[in-house]
Amino acid sequence: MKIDPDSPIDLSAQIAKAIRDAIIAGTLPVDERLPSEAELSEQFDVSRPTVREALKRLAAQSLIRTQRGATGGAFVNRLTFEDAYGQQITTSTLLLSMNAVSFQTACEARYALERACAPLSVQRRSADHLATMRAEAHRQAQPGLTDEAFCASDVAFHRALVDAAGNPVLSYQLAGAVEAMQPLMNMITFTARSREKIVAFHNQIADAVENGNGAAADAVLADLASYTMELAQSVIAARDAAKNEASHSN
Amino acid sequence: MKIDPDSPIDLSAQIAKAIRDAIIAGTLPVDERLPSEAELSEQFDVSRPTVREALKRLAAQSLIRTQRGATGGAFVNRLTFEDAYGQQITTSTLLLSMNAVSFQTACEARYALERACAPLSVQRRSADHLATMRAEAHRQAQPGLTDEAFCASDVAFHRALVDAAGNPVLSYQLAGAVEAMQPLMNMITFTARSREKIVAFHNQIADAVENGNGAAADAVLADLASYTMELAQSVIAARDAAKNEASHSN
DNA sequence: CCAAATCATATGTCAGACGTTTAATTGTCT
DNA sequence: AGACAATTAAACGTCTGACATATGATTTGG
Repeated sequence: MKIDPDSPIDLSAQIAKAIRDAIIAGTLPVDERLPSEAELSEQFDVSRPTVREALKRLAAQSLIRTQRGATGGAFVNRLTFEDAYGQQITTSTLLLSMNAVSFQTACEARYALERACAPLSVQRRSADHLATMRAEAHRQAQPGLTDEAFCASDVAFHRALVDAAGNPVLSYQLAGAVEAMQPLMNMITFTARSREKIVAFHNQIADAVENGNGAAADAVLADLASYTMELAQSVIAARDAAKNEASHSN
Repeated sequence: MKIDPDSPIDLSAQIAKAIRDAIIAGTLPVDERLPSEAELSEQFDVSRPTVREALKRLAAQSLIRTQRGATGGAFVNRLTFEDAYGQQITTSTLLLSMNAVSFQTACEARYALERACAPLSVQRRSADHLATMRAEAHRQAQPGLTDEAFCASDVAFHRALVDAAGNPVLSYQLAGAVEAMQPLMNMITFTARSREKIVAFHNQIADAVENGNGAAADAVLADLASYTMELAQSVIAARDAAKNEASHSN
């Protein structure tokens, strides 16, 4: 692709796009070394700092990695599922926090996706996945657990359920949805009673997974979804009431 | 966050992380203007090019936007669903192409997710969404359509189905899964007969959506998933056979 | 009072330089 | 000859300083 110095778009953005397109098209295979910064600056007829800005853009997307030293340079990076998880979580988190996405909408999406892979999880789960789910459910029943630890364990439980489906693409997709919800979930202060109920749901899910009962797993997830949304609604209502109280007393 | 000049990590990466964390934590609200590059370079005690590399990293993730001129600068960007779509599609596409994800795995994930939002789509679809689905199905029945146009229309059809659920978070999640499949789908050369069958499936889906029959929609999607995977398997088998033929004649 | 010219500010780009990391080469000693 | 040490070269990481350009604000002229 050609670079247009008169374009209103930054040169570094144009160069980044050109290289990115080459990577996506497969012209630049994984682990291929790009020309050195000096060579790139000559090829694109721009200065080295401009080339560097372009490379940093690509590095931010995990499309390339750089190595220093004699045989160093920029290499096309094999995008791992882990890299993709991280980006997805960052993006999803910001998307939810910046766009006033209601708890209801996010929650609905999350449980819809989770229910989508539950049948597969029930069918394919390994002993390891089941053990993780049991362990997290057990941890959640401990009395001394902080809210943060409870939420983290909650994420781990659902993560195990999703991973049990044995489909990395599904795991990747779900990671964002589940993890991005955590800040919103943390807003809900879990009382002892609601924890108890959630743990009961988790145990029921683990039972269904253990017994290979896909329909039961789906039903429990549906119940858990409803319960979570009700819980959120009551918390929100209580908060609004408190706010009204405060504004009245002013 | 403090910047460590002796860290093995690039200064620009450290600075980008510091700013990114501030954005995620909400310390820097949407549309807030960051200090100018000169000011940042003073605050972090680095040179302006280093600051610029950090800002380009953030710009690549759509976390900030920059404006030139007197009142210009870098502003915290409101991450739109559209921005997020784009990133998701790029990431998903690369993930599939770089990690030898089997067609089967990708396909399974895609249809599992799509079936997750079908019940909601059936329940909430607007006349507009249904009309789009009908129009695309009709277009797909045209005889002169190229393979590329057919695939694009296929994506548009399923996109409409997903959007009909009226949940932007779901749409965002699904966009990656559906669009990233297109290059893989294009590998399958659709014969006239398989097109006919796919169009029939699409019409059945549209019927189910129109009639508010969630179970039927789910069943048709399951059938479509099976059919697509069978189709792919036969294409792959044929290709392998041709390859063996070629290697025998060598 | 409005319009045009000017100014100030901030980003975009460039040129050149130096430091640091790293691997390959060279050289020397045993 | 072989092994270890010193040198070299390539490449990225960073800095300084400068100029170009865009754009809102200010001033000036009619």
